Amino acid sequence: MFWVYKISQAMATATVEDYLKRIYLEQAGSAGTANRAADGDAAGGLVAMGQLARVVGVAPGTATAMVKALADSGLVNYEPYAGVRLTDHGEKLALHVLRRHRLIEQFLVEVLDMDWSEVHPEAERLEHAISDRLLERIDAYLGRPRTDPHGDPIPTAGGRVARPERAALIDVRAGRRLEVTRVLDQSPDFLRAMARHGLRPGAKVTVARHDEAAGTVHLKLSSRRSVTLGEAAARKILVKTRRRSN
Amino acid sequence: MFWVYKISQAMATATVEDYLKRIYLEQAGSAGTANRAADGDAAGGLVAMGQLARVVGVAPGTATAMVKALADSGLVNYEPYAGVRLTDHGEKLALHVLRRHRLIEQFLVEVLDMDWSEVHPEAERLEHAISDRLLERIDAYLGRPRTDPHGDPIPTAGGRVARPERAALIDVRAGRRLEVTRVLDQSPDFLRAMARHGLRPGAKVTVARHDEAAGTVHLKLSSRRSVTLGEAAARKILVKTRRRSN
DNA sequence: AACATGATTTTGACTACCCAAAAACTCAGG
DNA sequence: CCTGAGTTTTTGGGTAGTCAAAATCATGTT
Ligand SMILES: [Mn+2]
Ligand SMILES: [Mn+2]
Ligand SMILES: [Mn+2]
Ligand SMILES: [Mn+2]
Repeated sequence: MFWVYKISQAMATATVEDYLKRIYLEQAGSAGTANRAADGDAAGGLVAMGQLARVVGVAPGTATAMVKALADSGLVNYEPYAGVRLTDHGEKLALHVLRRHRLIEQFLVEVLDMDWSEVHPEAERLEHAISDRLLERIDAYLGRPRTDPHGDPIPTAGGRVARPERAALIDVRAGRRLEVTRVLDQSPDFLRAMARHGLRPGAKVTVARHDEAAGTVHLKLSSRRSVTLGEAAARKILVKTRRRSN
Repeated sequence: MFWVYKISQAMATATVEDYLKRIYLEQAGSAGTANRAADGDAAGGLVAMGQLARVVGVAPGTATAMVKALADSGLVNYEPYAGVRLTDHGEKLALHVLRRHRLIEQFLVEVLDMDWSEVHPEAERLEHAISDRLLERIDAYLGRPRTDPHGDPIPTAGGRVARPERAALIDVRAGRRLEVTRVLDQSPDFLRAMARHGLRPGAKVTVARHDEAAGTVHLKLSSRRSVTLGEAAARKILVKTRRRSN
């Protein structure tokens, strides 16, 4: 006989919750950017094992074993040599973890005055330790916020997520009046750098020029400040166009 | 060769933290009540393995294995067939866990409006997930409180604990003007019952009569309410005598 | 001194992860 | 159709806990 990893009933462990959340984010992430139709194979939303192992931070074989166990408990569909996809049940659980993560981040920034660059690792642990009752108290205290400090949408208790599907700063024509809605990179250095330039959700900004030769995007902030971003950074700042007048 | 459970370097796991905290509480608890000198043997502060297994909630053999590992890492002194005692290093760690536990409880009650009967299990998980930075923010937000919702003293960041050493309600002479300082039973039912009677830390109370034949203690609250407690309950409510005047 | 009782320790086995490296598979190019 | 590079899976082994039950130990009687 060979070894079979088994997930017992009821309560998911922190590890299982993290795997599900990661699968969800990779699934959603690949749908968000410009592939999906551009993808060669028929792998609609399938997350490759190598990719999953990388984002979870484990060796490939570890991810394979875990995904088999998740499949046995009906949380994912697993196609060997192809990838994983969440089942409805798995997605529901993933969204619940994501809700906890983002509400915690928002609470830490809004109430406890922590910096948006440092709350992610904290929430990564707290999301597994907090009860539904406490989560509800936090949600109520914050007044049912829709987004976290990075502009990421907070799933509802019922498991719905707003899909803002905004444009990235790099895709926007010059001159448009914009508002930053979301920042896609959680790394502390990047977040601190953006905050230093005033580029947080809510910031009013206009693309002055996109210099494709130099690979830079020049911005004008509402504070009259000028900021120049590289294309990689400009791809990580999502914006919406602002209504004229107000 | 036989199996040796090993605690690796640096960060203690949640399990290790709970064992240390439990050993500390059993050690301190037995010193607090009326034994110590009344104890037959020379086991000054030694916690028996059976007792430890019971309070941690594991089988006796499990506790033995863990305690050996704790001893190997210098967190406890272990005398086979006699018991365990924390080393200075182990006590420091235990007090840090206890500090996290109690600050979290206080925060949940004061800020998030949870009931004092439900915060204990929540803190039992959160105490292992929270960073020192976040703990400091919580402490600051609360204004450096000295006690948690149950009146238990919060150890300082430096590892000092106030040892109030108050009298229990059952030991107090009738007529004295008293203030409830601490409630020693964390069970939700007990806490809810006491709260219903108005018996929380800060409550002003007087012993009207201690009926030893009936095994009851009759109280008068400052709200003029009369409450009758059994001796077991009266042993769990700690009080201090109030200064005359104010 | 010999027992009986209860507490403690040992043994053997299990769950839930994890990694390194070998084996197997896929797929694009030739 | 074959090959080789890159992925993925399998295999073998390790850590951190845990339990049930057998073996051992300490102690207070007779
Ligand atoms: Mn996590
Ligand atoms: Mn976030
Ligand atoms: Mn705990
Ligand atoms: Mn408490």
